[in-house]
Amino acid sequence: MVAAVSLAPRSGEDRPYALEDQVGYLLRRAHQRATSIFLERMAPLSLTPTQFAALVKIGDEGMVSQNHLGRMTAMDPATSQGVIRRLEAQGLVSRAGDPLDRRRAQLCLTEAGAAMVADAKNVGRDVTRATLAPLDAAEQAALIRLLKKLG
Amino acid sequence: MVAAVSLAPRSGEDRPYALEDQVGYLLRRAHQRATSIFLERMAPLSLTPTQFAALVKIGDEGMVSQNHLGRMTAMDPATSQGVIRRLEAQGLVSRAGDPLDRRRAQLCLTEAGAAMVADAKNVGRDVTRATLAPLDAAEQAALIRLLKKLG
DNA sequence: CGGAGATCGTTCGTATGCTAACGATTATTT
DNA sequence: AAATAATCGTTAGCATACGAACGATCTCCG
Repeated sequence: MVAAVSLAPRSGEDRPYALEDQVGYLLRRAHQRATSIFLERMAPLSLTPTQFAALVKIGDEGMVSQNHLGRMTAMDPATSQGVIRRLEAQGLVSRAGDPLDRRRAQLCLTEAGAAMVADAKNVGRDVTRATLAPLDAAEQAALIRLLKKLG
Repeated sequence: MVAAVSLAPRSGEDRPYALEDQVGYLLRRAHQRATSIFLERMAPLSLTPTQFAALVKIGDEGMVSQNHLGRMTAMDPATSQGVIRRLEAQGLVSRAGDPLDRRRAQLCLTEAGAAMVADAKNVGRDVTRATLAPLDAAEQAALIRLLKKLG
């Protein structure tokens, strides 16, 4: 009955744990790399990934409330607040109170903001290309699919 | 000669740009989700992903300098400093000056730190399982492989 | 109508994550 | 040996990211 010991996992056990093989760790590193590439290529426009995401979505919607924008770009209200405040300070986004709901702030692009997004999207395509460069076409498609399925 | 217009991409063009399909955006969301699951399950131990990574690596090495640890866990020196300082404040890590190189700080686990890591690794396995839950076994393996290949 | 509950945006506190600069020390090169 | 380089850890500043709490407003339900 010696074999049973190594077959049944025990609770306080210390099996080998490889940090480098854990999804969380790999996602953290992949995200760091993607962010680094983004900031490098977007440097001429001085846009961060979240600022870019917000600009694109505001451009798509034309007119959005702050929290709604946050939901569409995966930012909680506290984070949205800071991002929008900085975009506003740069004159890329303007806000107006919603007369129908005095809690809401309606956001839209300024002219400078609209011009910026057009350029930024082209840089964005380049960023995606550079980020995915280590993978071949099939692998790129597979990664995108798996990340989407991950939720 | 009408077709040429839609075949050759122009420079200032505004082709449709789907934020939700970009790797960077998907990686940001996947990382957010992984972090959320980690913090939720690791709550009893009050460990963040980076603190956990540092503890695991210090445990593996026995004795490491701060910058070297940072390189092994994908943290720059400024980030390492904060992480280690907090682990030290919690009594999980101790530091001693290296007599052979007076710039270096030698880090190692305290008894409490070693006990914590053993427990945390088991929670870590659970976190990985929960994070990968939306994918079947083949997809899980594929994702890990692609993330590693991404660099 | 009127109160309970939800939603909006804000603020505070904490934790990554990075750049840039810094003094201190060690390594290299001349 | 002396000057130069590189490395170590620290600090300050900025930008996500989240929980928690808050006043203001709106919605819904009795």
